[in-house]
Amino acid sequence: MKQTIKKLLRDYIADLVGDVSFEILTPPDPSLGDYATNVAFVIAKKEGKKPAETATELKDALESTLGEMATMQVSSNGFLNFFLKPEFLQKRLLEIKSEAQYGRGGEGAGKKVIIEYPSCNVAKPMHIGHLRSTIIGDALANVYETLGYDVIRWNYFGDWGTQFGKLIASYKRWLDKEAFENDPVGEMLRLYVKFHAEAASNPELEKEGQAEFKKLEEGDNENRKIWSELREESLKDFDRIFKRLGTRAFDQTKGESDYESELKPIIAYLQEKGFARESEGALIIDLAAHGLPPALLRKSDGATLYMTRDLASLGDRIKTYQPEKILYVVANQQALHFEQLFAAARDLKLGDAGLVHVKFGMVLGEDGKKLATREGKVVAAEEVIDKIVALARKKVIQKNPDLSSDEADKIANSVGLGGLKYNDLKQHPHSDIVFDWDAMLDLSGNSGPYIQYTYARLANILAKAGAYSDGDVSMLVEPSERALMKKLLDFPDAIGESAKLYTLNGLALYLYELAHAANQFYEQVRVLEDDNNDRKNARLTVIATVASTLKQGLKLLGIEALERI
RNA sequence: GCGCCCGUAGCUCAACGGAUAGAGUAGCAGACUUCGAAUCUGCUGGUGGGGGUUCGAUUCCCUCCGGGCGCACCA
Repeated sequence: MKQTIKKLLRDYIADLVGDVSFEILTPPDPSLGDYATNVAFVIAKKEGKKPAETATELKDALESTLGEMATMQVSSNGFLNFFLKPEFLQKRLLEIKSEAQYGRGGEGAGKKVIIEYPSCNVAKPMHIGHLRSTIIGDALANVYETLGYDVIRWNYFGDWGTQFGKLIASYKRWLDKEAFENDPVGEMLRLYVKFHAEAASNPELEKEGQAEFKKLEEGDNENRKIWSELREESLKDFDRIFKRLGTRAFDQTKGESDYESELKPIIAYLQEKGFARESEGALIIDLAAHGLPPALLRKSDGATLYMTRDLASLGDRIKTYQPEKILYVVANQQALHFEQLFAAARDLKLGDAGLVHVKFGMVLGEDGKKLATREGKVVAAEEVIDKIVALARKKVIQKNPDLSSDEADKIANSVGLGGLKYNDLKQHPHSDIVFDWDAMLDLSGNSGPYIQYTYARLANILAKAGAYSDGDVSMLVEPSERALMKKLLDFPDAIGESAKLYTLNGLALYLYELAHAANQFYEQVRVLEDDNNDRKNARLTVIATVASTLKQGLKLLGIEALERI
């Protein structure tokens, strides 16, 4: 809604005064129950007039374009307020209702977006950082999809590099077969930790690891077999966790090793074309022109690196899909790597896909320090899921003692994951977050379960109401219902902003505010026992619209909306 | 030393350069014989310091202070 008015204003003003820089403001009017938009502009300054004066001129000029949509008023400090007309409100509300139910589309039609997340590493458990990446990536993919983009959810995992030599070395030395069969991922972690503990006092181990990786690269049968066994077990485990999280399936799954065979030709090509050169025994792409340190393609011992494989993968993605954008949902920590990758891609003219590092802050321990794998301090993704679902189950049973065990499980899962995902998505991703069980497990207030609960309440009214026909919402005059309708109109904007900024916190906040407005309405207005049938139908229409908007919005965040929680 | 991210209420976080800086939580005080109290209502409380640009700065620029991350053979 805001966007519609903004666009009309932009076009109109550009037409009126030419290409002038101006600002349009859009906070809602707090004092009135109708939708309002405010305008202030540089025109006033440019022409040496007072804002109130130019705002009045603008108001008169806009009458013919916007008059049927809204009435306008100029406030004393020069802000132009729009009050939607009831007929327009009715029309727009029904549009939102159908959009919420059937999804949107259009702006992304025919465009492809590749979204990479969560970049797990084989042989290491999925940790809380991967959880953030998965939750953000999945939601972002949903948002782009709803805007009509052809989204490719890309699972790209680390399954190559020296660390696999180290792992193979410890596998050969210390593997506990029985433990591996029972809990392969746990045993891999034990081997990983043990290797680093032992290597601290025994430098020979490092060399052994490097040698084992070299054998792996050269195709040694035994190492190849161990490697693929570890890889397979890890991938199975990742899939199991993705299923538990209820995120959508990936469209493409590739490991770094998939690009191994392409690396030599690529390196040869880059050297031949003069993009890469030798330096201190290593092969680099010089990025000094971009003000960046060089990107390393090959170590002095001949082994390739993360950068080499990412470059190969990027080439593959662009060649295969010709995407409009490629989003990498990866932690802040790797900002420099992506700056280098993107700079190199520009130099190599790999294509004009918009490359975006969708970065998010680290998850810090309660001491404010990084959670590090080597010290075993990492919080496993699954531990978080277990804990929050268990907590949700306690709460569910407490609220609904008559539920069957299966129903309680189902609801606990939905509410627990809802709490977990929402808690992450409601925050602006850039800042580091301190890992805090209490905050993560809080299921009331501005939380996922709050919105789920609101949905269930509204669904309950609709179920009790039975069949009804869409009413005329322009007859509704209670402040709480006006506010609720006004809020509904912002749903498309919230989705659009989310895609534009690559953040979900605006959408999450919007849903909370919509749910809050719905709860206020719920507490103040009785719907079902109304003698006035027209009014009852109108209210049911609003409720149905809010319910489907909440459901659709939660779905975008990867959260399930149940009729009963 | 250089680069990136961050600093807002006791705590966790919001605010395309806009109106009186908003929420949650914690604390206090209220509302269930009525569509689900996982709810609603009220009170208390804030932009790290200093400059600059602007009609207007939490937002942009400079500087200082504080925290995190990264900076050539890890990913």
